Amino acid sequence: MSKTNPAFMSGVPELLVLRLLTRDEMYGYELVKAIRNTTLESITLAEGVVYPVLHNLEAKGMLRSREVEANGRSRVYYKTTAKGKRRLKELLKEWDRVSGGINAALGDTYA
Amino acid sequence: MSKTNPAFMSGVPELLVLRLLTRDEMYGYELVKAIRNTTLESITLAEGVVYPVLHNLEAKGMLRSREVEANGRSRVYYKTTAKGKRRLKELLKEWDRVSGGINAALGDTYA
DNA sequence: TATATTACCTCGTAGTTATAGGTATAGGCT
DNA sequence: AGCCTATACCTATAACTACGAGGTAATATA
Repeated sequence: MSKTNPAFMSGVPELLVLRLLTRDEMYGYELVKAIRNTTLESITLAEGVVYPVLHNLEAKGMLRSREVEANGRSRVYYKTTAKGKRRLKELLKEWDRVSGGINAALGDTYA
Repeated sequence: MSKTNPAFMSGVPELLVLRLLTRDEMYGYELVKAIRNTTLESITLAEGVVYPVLHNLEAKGMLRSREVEANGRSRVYYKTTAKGKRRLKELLKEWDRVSGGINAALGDTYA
């Protein structure tokens, strides 16, 4: 119902950003589209969500950035650091635990 | 990291409560244990989480309650209403969409 | 000339989960 | 009697964070 606190989205931006930036170095605008693509259009994170996450993760040492000039525009490329990869591993474990638990509860028709 | 807003938990209390109370009528204390059990100990929601959700959902007409005396203690049994079932259906759809999207993004190793 | 796309960004809000606390009865153990 | 555990209900506060709306500026397209 609410737009600001949608169901099942907590932790998702952080997870997806870390995951995709572990695979490839990308800049924010590119990342926004990559999220839409890799989630098969199921999840769209607007720029207003992605950029703050990028800044926050970089501040925490999870991401490293470098500026690159392209077409007269400047792009900021990000990549996951070793620390970020550890955090990703942690989040993946959490995701398995929570989604596993939910699916178990949804699955058993008998109590 | 954070204790108050842990990853992947948004919407989960509401989903599990509606799901379990659609299956069986239950009282709060019982529900807390049922959540732990049906999620295979993967998810534990404390009473401080469950009771407010029950009150909130009842206020919204998603649950109906009745008080029952048992062993000198009073129990408040809850059950999902028709409106609650519609909300549950909605949440299940959301869960499929979001978890499907995440798993797709995690799954493909190549972009 | 106007619009769409690329590319970056910030601010404010909303809403909900979690923790920590609180009350009270019943039953078991020493 | 005294203590602890389990049962059973409850509230208030804080912290977090995803979202929407907005803003800048360059390039490409119509």
